[in-house]
Amino acid sequence: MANILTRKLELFGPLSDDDRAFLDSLIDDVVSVAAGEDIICEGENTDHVRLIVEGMACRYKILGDASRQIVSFVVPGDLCNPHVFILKAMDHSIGALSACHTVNIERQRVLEMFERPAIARALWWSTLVDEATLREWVVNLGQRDAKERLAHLFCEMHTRLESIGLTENGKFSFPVTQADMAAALGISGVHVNRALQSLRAEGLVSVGRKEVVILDVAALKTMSQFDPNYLHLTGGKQK
Amino acid sequence: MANILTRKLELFGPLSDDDRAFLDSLIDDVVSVAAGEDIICEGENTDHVRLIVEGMACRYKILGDASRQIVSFVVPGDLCNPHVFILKAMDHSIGALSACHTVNIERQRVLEMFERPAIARALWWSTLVDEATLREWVVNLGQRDAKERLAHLFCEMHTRLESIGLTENGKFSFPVTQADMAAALGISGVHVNRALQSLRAEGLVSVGRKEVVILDVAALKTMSQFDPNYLHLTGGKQK
DNA sequence: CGGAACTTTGAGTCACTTCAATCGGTGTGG
DNA sequence: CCACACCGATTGAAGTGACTCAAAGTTCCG
Repeated sequence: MANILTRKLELFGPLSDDDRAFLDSLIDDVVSVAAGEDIICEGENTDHVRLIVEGMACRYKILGDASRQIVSFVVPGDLCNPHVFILKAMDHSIGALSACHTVNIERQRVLEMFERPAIARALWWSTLVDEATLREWVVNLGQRDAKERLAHLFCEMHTRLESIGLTENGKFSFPVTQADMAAALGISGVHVNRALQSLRAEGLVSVGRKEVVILDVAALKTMSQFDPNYLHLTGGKQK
Repeated sequence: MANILTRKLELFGPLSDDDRAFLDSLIDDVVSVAAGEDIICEGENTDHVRLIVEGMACRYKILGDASRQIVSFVVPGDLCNPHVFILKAMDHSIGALSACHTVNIERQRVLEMFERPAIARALWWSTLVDEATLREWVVNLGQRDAKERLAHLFCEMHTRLESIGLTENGKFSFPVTQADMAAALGISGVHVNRALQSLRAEGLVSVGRKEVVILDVAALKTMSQFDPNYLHLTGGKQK
């Protein structure tokens, strides 16, 4: 099986053996990050790009006082800061939700990635999908109530993880506390708890400590008006 | 004065005279769009990139029933669909809020843009700023109350428009109805009205039919915790 | 001048919030 | 191996920001 970065980039389109070998060569020294640690902090400016190989992280911003908004979840195959050579500083932080394995890709190697047209296009695609996902999050926060937001989030995570082979019969790892979900969905922790109970009572999901099982995918998609188009997965190699 | 596209791209970094002349050459046949018309529809797949030269538009998504979420505002100098050669179809629509002047840039010319390193980098920057702006919108919808959301939106629009020379003493054109603001901020139209009155009563803004005047920039930024870092404007030529 | 679109106002309701306490699981040190 | 400590999940109750419905007032435009 190809490495996780290759798997992700091939969602956009097939890569040559040479490109695949090149991507394999990028993943050599793995750095572990403990759950709860920050992988990159707002304001930071590093000289390398960080790839998540295993585990889950989140991008978040802290407001003056204490409130925190998670703006996206980062899963294996995602680059934390592909823009590092364009922008001067991170405008948000990235924190590990579970123990994560990461890889640092040095500046020179990143430039080599962009010199390979198929890889460069896949990276463009990846950035555009991230942007489209943020648009969908704005819709989620702006138009849906608490239960629908949760349902939509579960649908999104399931679809994303499924595309890279990290689900099994509707089940996927989701090491996210209710407080984290609250920070992602813009609602209070207490309310997340109640919305979750309601989804469980309807037999739609089973949410355990660090994993989620979607019991009725179709119903969950319907109730949250989930339309996977924004993930733009149809262009490349599908499962 | 340079054309609007050049002015925007030079926010990232200076361009050569040759690049500037090239960008000038792109703006030849202007297409007008009336207020209320769609410039691009969800699902569409065009063969050219559309640039806004004058007027204001918005990106939005419609949910099943009738609810609508505006996910960003498009101002002069912005490209509607820079990703047209990567993604198969638009995942959102773009509607004109006022009468707009637009320019179509043919596929070949777009490819030429990307062959010019300084322009290509500026386009990359522009995409990344759009993404960062979406993150900030998620924060806005997730963490701030109605009044703060409005204040933050005004600060953002002022800063963006100021960077391309479209403000004057805190005043800028904003042809957006209260119903539109509601669709952008995820609150009801009635509530926008009341929040607006509150901001006016505090002497922070003066909101007219099609324009906004910020009376106390500092106070508005403070109350909405507006931090312009996410717009990444400090890298290039500032006013 | 008339109508359409937008803004403003009032009143009643509800989704979600905050505060606060309890329960449960998990890891750690004695 | 047990007991404590901690973190996260759950529950209850009271408060409120924002919603809906509905009507009236205003501005714009043909």
